[in-house]
Amino acid sequence: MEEAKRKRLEKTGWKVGTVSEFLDLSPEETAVIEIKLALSRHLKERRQRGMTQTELAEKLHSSQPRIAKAENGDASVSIELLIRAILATGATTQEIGQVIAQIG
Amino acid sequence: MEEAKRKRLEKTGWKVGTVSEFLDLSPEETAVIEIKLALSRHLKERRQRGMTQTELAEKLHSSQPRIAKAENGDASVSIELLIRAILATGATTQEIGQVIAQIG
DNA sequence: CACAAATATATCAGATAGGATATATTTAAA
DNA sequence: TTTAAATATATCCTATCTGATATATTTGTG
Repeated sequence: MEEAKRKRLEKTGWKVGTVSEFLDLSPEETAVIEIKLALSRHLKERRQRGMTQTELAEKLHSSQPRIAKAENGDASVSIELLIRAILATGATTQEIGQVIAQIG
Repeated sequence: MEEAKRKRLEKTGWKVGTVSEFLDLSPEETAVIEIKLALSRHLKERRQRGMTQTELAEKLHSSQPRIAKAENGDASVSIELLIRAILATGATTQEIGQVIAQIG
């Protein structure tokens, strides 16, 4: 794993610690992180095409800081919030499924 | 919506109340519920082919009652736990994406 | 540069999801 | 039908996720 990727994960709160600790993550744990990051990226892409973080937050009855965290792959954001946010940008369930299916 | 489906949702803790209240759910809220139920069904199918709820709970470092709730679409179970459980049965990320993409 | 809009970071209290445990119910096999 | 295994339900207490708020930083435009 590249140093840059590790730093990115650490910064967003993922408990990866060192590279060797990271390698100890089970495939399942890794997959969950990958799903979150893929949804996070997709959210940012979609949202940027049509609205500000504040506007999306209002649609979602959430807050701008939480959208920022969602888009930056912060570990405190649940998969459910990511999905609700993506849906609020107008995406379909099918599209979300594809985002997850295309990982790896 | 069929009566049977509403009763099923109510029993599992979804705040659907009456049919008209249910119809007030936004498409996004409905989509999230559909995703959870689809994952829930998929988990049960996969798990039943290879292990008991107790065995899966141990793999996941969870508990048998929580697996039961996950398989029965209980509202207290997060999408993340459903996904971790499905992965623990040996499913791939691709398969999970397909389950979601095939909804509706 | 200056200013405004957008985004990011920090903190917090309340809400929700978590595992653990005890126990009830269902299922299946003898 | 008896018995054991599997699954479901109920409670409890803790950990995690949440929106809200305040504020810092970045981005873009004049």
